Amino acid sequence: METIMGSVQESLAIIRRGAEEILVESELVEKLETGRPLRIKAGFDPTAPDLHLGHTVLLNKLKQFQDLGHEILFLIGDFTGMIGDPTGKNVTRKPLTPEQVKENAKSYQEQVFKILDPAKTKVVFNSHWMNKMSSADMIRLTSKHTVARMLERDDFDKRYKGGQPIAIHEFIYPLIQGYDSVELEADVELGGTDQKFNLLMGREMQKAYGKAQQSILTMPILEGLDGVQKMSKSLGNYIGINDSPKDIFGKLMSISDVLMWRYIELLSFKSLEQIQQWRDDVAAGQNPITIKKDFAQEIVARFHSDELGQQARDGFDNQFKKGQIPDDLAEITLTVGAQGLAIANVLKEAGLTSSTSEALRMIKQGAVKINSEKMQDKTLVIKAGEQQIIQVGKRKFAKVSTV
RNA sequence: GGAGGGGUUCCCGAGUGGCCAAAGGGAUCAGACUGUAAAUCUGACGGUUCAUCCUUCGGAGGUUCGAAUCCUCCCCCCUCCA
Repeated sequence: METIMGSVQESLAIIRRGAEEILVESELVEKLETGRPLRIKAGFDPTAPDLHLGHTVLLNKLKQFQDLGHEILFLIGDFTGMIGDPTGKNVTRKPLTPEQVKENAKSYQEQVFKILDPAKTKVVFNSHWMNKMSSADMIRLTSKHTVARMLERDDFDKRYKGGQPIAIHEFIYPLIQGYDSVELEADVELGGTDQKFNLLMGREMQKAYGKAQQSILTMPILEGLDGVQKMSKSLGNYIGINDSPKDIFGKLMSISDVLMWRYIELLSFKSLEQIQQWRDDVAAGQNPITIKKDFAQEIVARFHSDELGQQARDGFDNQFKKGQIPDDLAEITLTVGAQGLAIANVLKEAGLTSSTSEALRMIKQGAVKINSEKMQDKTLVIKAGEQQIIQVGKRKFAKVSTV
């Protein structure tokens, strides 16, 4: 059994960093003071197989609890995943098939141990107890809560008032999530701020079932690359922890200066003093891009290696500062036959544009370069036996050989 | 069950028989400017054999020389009443 490190106050300082809210903090202190390893629950809806930086905000907090000697209960909501939680959405989410859930859950496990220590993490599935629950027990569960209270939840409230549909089964989701805490006898549950209602449900359910109530800790929701909506795979505004070093670095460089501070606040492991120093530097007139690069390098290094972090940074400078062609470009061979192939079709076949229409637009707009030379002749035909580097826009490159 | 409103291109949203691949806004993409930032300006924004032809306005039929627009049936959503 791991021993609890440091004093309660030291623990609390670590726990508080970046946290949005702790309910009820005095209760958490009492639990910490017992000196026993606490049971820390965090639930994951297995909808997206790729973990992204948004998930890591919470995972990092779990890791901190873990390092403090507590036990992590990594709950994969495989049962609830088939129901579909509407949190944060204004429409009903489609239920996943059992196959999808299984596949996604497996992927979660593979990736989550990039951050968490597998030896100190207990992975649990709520289907274990939910599949055994009888219909009568389920109805008993639903009796613990009222429709009026359920409609207090922000997104239900909005949808109800906004005339949008709420399926009845959506009410079941928070109930089950709350019941999971009963089964797990969780001391603390972590979640995003958008989960607050569901987290509180855990407290209520534990009380209703005569168990000790969990404390809850909410972490802010990380905005996606657009800086507006939450980071999610389905919105395509995410940075995956399995993304290539180049992608992670590039995506982080493309975020706005305002968003950069948000990312640093929630993702950087740098000391609070260091982060304040950065803020002071920018206030004093320093170009934020330097800090952005430092930060991007830190993140790449975290999910790949220090070396790859440095490489990503150098590659970025070469490509965008010095205007060089990146050295890792895709090599594509196209069969064009004796007739050759019109440039628009070449661009499409090489995957540089999604259609020939788009290719023609890009050519017209001067976005296409062949061997670094701007090319605006849409009638150009690429013949067999040629090899050239074709570029569309600033970021898409391919070395295309024709046969 | 009854009454009413509604389903349009990624999103919002105009469009009530031809001038509609369909206004406007957002998002997005590209060009200029820059720091792959923001702001701004310009342009593009269904597919294609690209001055052509094809497919699209919840679905299926029908009327018409011609339909997103009219008719019939069906599906879905919302509101109010019960």
